[in-house]
Amino acid sequence: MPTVANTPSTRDAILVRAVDLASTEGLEGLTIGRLAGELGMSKSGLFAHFGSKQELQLATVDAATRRFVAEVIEPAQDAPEGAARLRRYCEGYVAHLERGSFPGGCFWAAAAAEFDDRPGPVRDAIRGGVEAWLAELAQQARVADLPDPDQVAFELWATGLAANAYRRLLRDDGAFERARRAIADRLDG
Amino acid sequence: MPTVANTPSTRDAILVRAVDLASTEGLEGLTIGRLAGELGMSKSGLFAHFGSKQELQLATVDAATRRFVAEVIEPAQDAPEGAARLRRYCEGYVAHLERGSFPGGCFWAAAAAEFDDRPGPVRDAIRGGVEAWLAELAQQARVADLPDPDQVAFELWATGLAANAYRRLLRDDGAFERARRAIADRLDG
DNA sequence: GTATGTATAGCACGAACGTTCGTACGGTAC
DNA sequence: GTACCGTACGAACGTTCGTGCTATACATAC
Repeated sequence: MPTVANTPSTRDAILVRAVDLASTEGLEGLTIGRLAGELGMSKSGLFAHFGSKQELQLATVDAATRRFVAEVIEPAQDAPEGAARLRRYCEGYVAHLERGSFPGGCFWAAAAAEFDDRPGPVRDAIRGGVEAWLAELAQQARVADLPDPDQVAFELWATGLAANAYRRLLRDDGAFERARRAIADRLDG
Repeated sequence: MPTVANTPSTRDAILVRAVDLASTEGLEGLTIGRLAGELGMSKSGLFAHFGSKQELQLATVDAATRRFVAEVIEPAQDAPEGAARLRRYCEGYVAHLERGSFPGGCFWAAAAAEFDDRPGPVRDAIRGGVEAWLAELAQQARVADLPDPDQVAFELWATGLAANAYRRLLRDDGAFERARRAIADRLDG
């Protein structure tokens, strides 16, 4: 066996659909039967790829992480560390909301609200992803010599949560402009 | 018929428990069987009070509104309109998170994330509650002569969402102090 | 050509879901 | 006294859930 690459095909296709579904319906509303139906396969066939619902949820969180990294984190890596990269992170985050990279808006906001009171591996995975994002924001704020980098990360994430909520619940597209202004005020003012 | 008061008893007791449950498990995770079990009554007996799950959810949102008004809105009414009342709203909101008025944290943050992509009367009710809160924040900002009152409301709500998420998902009690600082920066700075 | 292994499907299960039904008790109206 | 209404119960409905077990299709290896 070459062992070079992992399975290229079905499992990845399942996870693409699973992330989309979970971002709108939630990780619990993501049911195996529905996922299988939308992909034109049987429940048991899909189930065999993961072995349990929890494993499917964990794989979905993992796939969402990879998508978020590809859409928000990586494009900012060519900016120099510090203020410039922090700005790129913020703009990349708002832009990924605006273009609908996840059909249900911010995957992390939805997953966090759903699992914040349900202890277990899924919650731990979500928490890990959010903490990594916050740590990265704080790290760039630190390099940029901003006072209290953790407070900066808190307020930037707050802005993201509100932008997502305005867009999803209130259907207010002005949310993105409001978010950009709040970010600019925080980083420039 | 006296028509003075409405039913005093069972229905209200159901809704107290329903709001608590929904704030942790979500409005969908709030199941009739579980609610009945926790209250020591039968599913059908409880069901008869509402007629459908959706009516139970709507009544729960309504009860949560009343609790929020009693815990956050009303205590601020003796402050003069404008900057003073706005500050009281913010402090009241953070304090109600801190003291755990809803066992699952901010009811609206949880409900908004859960229903923001599910059209229907429940979503409309949640949206109405959030919009009323935002409108009240903006109104006090307007009386206080703050520039762009809607932007102020956006940023204050953002702070509340982040405080709730830090506390619930990250289990970080420092969230409240961070929120107070963000609010002070926004209203004083 | 046969064996092995992986991916998928078929089928059935126990549990939980929202909902409906028939019934029974306690008041209030007439 | 009799009819009615609100409230509550237990049982069952059909559906969907996650999860097993077994079988089939189809590669690749020997």
